[in-house]
Amino acid sequence: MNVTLKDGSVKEYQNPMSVYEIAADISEGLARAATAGEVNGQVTDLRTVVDQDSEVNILTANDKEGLAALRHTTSHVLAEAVKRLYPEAKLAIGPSIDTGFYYDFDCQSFTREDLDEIEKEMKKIIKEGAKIERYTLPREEAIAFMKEKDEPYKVELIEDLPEGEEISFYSQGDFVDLCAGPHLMSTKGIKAFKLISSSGAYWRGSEKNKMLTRIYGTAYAKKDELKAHLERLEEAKKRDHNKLGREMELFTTVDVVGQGLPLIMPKGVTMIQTLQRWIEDEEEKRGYIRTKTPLMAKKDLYVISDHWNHYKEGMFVLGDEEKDDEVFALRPMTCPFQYYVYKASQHSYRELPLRYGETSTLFRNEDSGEMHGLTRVRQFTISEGHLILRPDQVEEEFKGCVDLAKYCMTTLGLQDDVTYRLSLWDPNNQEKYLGTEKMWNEVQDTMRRILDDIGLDYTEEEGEAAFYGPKLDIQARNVYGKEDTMITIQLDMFLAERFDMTYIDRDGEKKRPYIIHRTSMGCYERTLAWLIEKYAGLFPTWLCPEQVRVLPISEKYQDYAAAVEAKLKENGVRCSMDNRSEKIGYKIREARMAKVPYMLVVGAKEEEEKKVSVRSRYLGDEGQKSLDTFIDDICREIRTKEIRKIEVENDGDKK
RNA sequence: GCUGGAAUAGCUCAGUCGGUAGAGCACUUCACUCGUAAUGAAGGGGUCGAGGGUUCAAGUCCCUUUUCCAGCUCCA
Repeated sequence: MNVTLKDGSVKEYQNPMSVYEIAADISEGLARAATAGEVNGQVTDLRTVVDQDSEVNILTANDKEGLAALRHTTSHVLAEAVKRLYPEAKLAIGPSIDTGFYYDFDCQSFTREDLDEIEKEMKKIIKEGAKIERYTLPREEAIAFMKEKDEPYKVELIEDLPEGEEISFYSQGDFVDLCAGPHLMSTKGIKAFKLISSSGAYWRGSEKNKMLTRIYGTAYAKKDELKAHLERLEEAKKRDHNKLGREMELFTTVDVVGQGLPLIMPKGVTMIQTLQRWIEDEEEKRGYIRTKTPLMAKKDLYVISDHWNHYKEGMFVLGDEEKDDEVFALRPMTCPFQYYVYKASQHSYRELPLRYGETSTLFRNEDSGEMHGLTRVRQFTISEGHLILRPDQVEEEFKGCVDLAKYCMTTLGLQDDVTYRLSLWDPNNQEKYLGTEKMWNEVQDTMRRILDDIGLDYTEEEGEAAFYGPKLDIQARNVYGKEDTMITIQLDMFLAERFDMTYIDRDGEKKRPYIIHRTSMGCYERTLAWLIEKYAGLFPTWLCPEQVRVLPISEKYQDYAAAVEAKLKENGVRCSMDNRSEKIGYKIREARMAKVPYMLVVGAKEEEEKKVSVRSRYLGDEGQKSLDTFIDDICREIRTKEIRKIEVENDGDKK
């Protein structure tokens, strides 16, 4: 048989060969590094036997799937170590994930010290270097085997596999685990791993099931790769908006105010207000008109919108349905309010599209434990809007919404950090949604067509739609890799009917409009969090709460410094003056730690020549400039929302 | 909501066996009037998250609770 390798070369073998044997035939080094194989495009185990003409690729930890195999094997070593130290622990599942691997156990919880002990045991197992062997059992024997080993979770897993399937197992020494593979040839192949943390996780991801103990870890081919990964984690923590945002006095929380209710502090407000003014102006340019509607309404409104049925748990309800005549709820969305603005007058087809915008504060009663910094809160303010359309306008207006969202992200420098997700309904769970299967298929196809037409690169996900329609979600990841929706654009085909919204068409008949729910930039809290992490607090100048700090060399030059400050403020620049009787080095240090982009040092020379010495976080010392030139430059930078490249080291903690 | 961890000065943290609370930074005052990342000195600041309990005595031990953190689940 002929084996075609990845580089195109062809090897001829007389007898069937395992992937590992082929690797060994190519070179001893490759066999040592091999973690998995790829036969005719399928990822396989190293033990998989090739017995006919095939394309074979040997995977190592440098390949995504190869690294996954290495990590998966590490998770088995973890399981063996836990079984050795805690024989009563029951095994659940232990896959590899993007950042490493985990394994779930039914047992006590672990402290960091326990993890360190487990790590030691794992090192012992790796040193023992047991050969990993694969074998299969028929389903019934597999179940009997796991019952005998008293592993109820494994039994459940096998019982869920289809009848008649061969069940594969991997053993290393005395340890055996149910597993589809692939795995390394020996535990010796694990060179660099670390247990990261331990936490709870529900069996099979359902809160109805028992909570198990999960251990997270990671593994790499080389020690320095592991080290680099751990350092990246540390670096990411420094950018964490929940830490940095508090340090920078952008927001805070107070226990007596409550969970998910951050207090935005003056610097944070400056940033949010800057964003808000920009967005509102931009929307106006794009033909939006603005509403301002109540933050709460009677229950009756939510009954019409069907939120009372579908979303009551997520709302703050004021009053008791049993006792009170009137029950109110804080609004979790703006839709019905803007619909009634529309309904307040009769509309001709000529008026459409109508684009309603509102800077809207919403309240959502998230479960305790869900709240996180500024990204998951119970009250937030969103650049909300609804477009009321004739059917023939849907496509163009939807594209307009995508264009606005893209413009917002590009201006903020975030356009390359997002992914697009088409969120579809779950056809197996239809009672969660309004409308019929036919309607859903229709509107989902419309969205697909529009997205394909724009040439947007997107993924599809079932079960992520709103109850009233599919969504285009623009997703971003935080510093820990966790994904959140930043922007959403939704096509709604049901609520217009529920609210009996109409327009008078050309033929004089009342017609049903289409509605797009959308946000241009998402909610301000989440965007602020995203900006903090993206820029590690070093925001583009136009967004900085403090854009310039004037630093007089000594109190003698206070008057000139004050004049400089006043002139900057006159020109709309956010600035302050540090006139404390401290050395210039001290003031510079503080200004840099406060992440102020421009420092203007003024002393005798500057006062005499009406100049300023510019020190920026972009270039460091930029030399002397006339005050007018500096003002021209910075005003241009602010006006154009320039994202200036930082070319000097900016380490706020430099000792 | 679930599992686990944490909470001490504005911030970062120390506080041993249960014996009446400590540092650095920050803040205030004074001196210095300074040229690009920390001048010196003095001072003020704490119901040890909250509530209960054990004890002669609780920051420390126990219970309840709130908030924060990690993860799970959820996210219209």
